[in-house]
Amino acid sequence: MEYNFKEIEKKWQAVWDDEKAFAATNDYSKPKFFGLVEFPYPSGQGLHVGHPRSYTALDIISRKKRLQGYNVLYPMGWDAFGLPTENYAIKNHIHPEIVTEKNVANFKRQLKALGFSFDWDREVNTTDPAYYKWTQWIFLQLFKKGLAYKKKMSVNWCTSCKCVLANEEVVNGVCERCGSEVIHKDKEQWMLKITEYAQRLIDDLADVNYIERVKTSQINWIGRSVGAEVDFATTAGDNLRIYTTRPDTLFGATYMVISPEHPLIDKWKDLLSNFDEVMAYRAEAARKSDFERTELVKDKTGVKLSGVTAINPVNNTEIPVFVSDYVLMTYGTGAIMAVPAHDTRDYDFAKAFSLPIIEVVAGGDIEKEAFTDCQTGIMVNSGFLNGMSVEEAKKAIVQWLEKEKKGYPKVNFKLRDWVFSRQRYWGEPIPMVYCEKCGWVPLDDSELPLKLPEVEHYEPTDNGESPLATIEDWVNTTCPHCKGPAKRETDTMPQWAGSSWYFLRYCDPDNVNALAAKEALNYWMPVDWYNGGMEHTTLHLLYSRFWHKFLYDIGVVNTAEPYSKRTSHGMILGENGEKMSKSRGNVVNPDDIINDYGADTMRLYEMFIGDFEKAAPWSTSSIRGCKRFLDKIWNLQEIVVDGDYRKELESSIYKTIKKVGDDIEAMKFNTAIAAMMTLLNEIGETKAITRGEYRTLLILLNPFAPHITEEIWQNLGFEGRVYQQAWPEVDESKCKDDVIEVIVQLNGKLRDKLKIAADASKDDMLKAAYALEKVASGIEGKTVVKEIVVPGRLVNIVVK
RNA sequence: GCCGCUGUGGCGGAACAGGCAGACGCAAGGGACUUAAAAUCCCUCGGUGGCAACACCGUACCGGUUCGAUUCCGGUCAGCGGCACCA
Repeated sequence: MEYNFKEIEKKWQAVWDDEKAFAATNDYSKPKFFGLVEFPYPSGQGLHVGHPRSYTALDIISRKKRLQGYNVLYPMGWDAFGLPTENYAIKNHIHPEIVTEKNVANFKRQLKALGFSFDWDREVNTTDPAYYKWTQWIFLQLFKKGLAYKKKMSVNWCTSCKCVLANEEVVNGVCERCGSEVIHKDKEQWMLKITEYAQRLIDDLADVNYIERVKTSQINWIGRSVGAEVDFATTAGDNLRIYTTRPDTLFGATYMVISPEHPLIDKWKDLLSNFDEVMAYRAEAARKSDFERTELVKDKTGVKLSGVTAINPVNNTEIPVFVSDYVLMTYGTGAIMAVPAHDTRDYDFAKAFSLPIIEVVAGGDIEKEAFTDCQTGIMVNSGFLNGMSVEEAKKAIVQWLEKEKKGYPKVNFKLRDWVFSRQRYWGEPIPMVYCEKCGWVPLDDSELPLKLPEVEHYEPTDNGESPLATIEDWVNTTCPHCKGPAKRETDTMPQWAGSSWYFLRYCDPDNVNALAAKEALNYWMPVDWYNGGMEHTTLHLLYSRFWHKFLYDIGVVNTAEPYSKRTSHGMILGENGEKMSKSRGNVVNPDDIINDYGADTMRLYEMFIGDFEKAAPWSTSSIRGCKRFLDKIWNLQEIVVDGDYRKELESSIYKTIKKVGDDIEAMKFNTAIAAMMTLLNEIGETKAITRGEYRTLLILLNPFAPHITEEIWQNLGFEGRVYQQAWPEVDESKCKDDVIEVIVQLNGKLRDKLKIAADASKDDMLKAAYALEKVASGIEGKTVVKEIVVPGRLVNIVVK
């Protein structure tokens, strides 16, 4: 009998579809398991070998949970709005909807060919109006709660995509997607107040089981800092408010710096004798792209304001005010007090402009460089703070500031509000209408979904308007409020919108009255285990946590966090150890692997390739090892005999059951497979396998290689299907061997081993050790100083 | 600059509440079967020395704790990833 994987895999995929083998049931009395993988963007290139790494891992976990009696929801869908599809549509004059349909069909074919146990009855698609109706609905709720607002602001503008980007989408000053230059542009944009949730997004990480690096990345990204805002009086009469994390160093503030965009500059126009120079500097700063601005980090530039000076509140010293682009308008108050003695940037600036440098924390050498490592130390040159520790000084100065009404404690975040508008066609229309009389008015819920209009051209316009802006009979509408003439919002939502809540839709995908029924959400949420890429840590993962918290606040969902566990897989690299890419020519196509080796081998190899959390290079020759393993499993059919576990194999089998089960939970798939290989080798040595042993082996292997195990199961005439069986129980008492091997050391070095009863006493072990010839010769003529005996493990004799 | 992670055979990788370093697999070499090849099966496979039993060295580098360190601690070097003028 030949292992014909092509035939077998096709056969069982059809059987599973037919039997709806992996459909989650709505029996809410059973224990549930919600396993989730990031739904893919259905690109024209099809599946990448990286996708199945994550999908196989959670498929294994989901299949095991089913065998353990859980009601499992393991769904799949399509995050199908987005630029590549739109660009392809523009280039080839095909409607993006048709492109999407084609790509989805291809992806689905590939996923089915890998035998994943997705519940295809719950498939979702973000571009389906029945789905994006609820994306729009959530937006309207955000608007109604004041968390969506329109604001004219400087935004990141990709010169090639002709589209606004969120801060998160700008990488090293260029567009994350196309690599083109990103410049600043003033535009009216819809914004979402994610900043309102900043503190909770940090705090609630304590309640979820995410891998540590995801937590730290999110915490760093949100960037909480504790300090104070302080008002400096100015000769212009206005207070200049600054933010600092080091109010204790106030006596060391020898000048101030405000951002080029700071509004006080315009207010002070008539007071500034060098206003023109300041404006020229502002224009220069605006012209610079983010890339240039960060490239020029070393050289500090700036202009001193002539005509206005500030007064340091602690000592009434008059200090100059500068404009410099090293101070950002978007953080704090857009103004700082400069303490050059204890800040590298201020130090550089002070040196460049020959400004005084006053040490206020003792310990450094400010002649040479800024002393920044000053969280501890003693205050000097600081009036009433002198002699205090930094910690005491922080408290004392804030108390003083509050008493004098010149400042107060303040917490700041690096996190910015989320720029939510895109000037593109292929996204969810924002369901808002602008009325001259009523302002921005939300559509009524009954008008959802607001569908994308059919258009001839999807090209973005050069003036930065969305393609939708040119469709007059769509744009012109009536105001839902006053029924007067009004215009629709023509921007669409970013790709992150649809993916911010998709897991909720899986709970009840066909609901027309709500994004999902309350009972379904209460039962299935939170997601028990979510696996995905590290690249989504500060984008999708943070955005979806924010939306979920909002939905929690308005009573839609009953958990404050969407995911109780988050893990992450390493990338699969090309055979040469570099990232797979078309330009490097090292891309592996899953279709080829399935064709040459079969889906079971492909799945097994992707799990065996290495530590799941780490990147690993692809190796075509190593796949053969996994294929050989399955061949051997198959060939066991020729030596099968009646019977249950044989005595000599019993403990190995129980140990393997335990190891495979534990390793799956710990995502140590590589060692789980190794354990099964070891057991197979052991069985192989006996030239026979009993039906009882085979049965267990097939169940253990089934989550990894579902097709071949079902086929053998059927061939052997076992009842039902493997997927309907129960995961084998571990009999702990039978995992133990009666006789164990103990290592014997002299001075910590291995000298010999001995076989002894597992429950031998320390004395027995020691006696047995001394009886060894190598021990006897090793201690001859020496004194025994110490004897260390670890029961069940080792004997170590220390001699001098 | 800051934060995080990683350094183990020819390769992917095991092992670490401190206790046999190199499980499992790949590649390589030798042998069996075969007219031959593929497939399969058996053996060898970190280094040095030795005919051998065996000995010594070996988990990036230097040091420490310990009877014993790949594992813990301190320092150095290298690589990867993220953030980056955030006051």
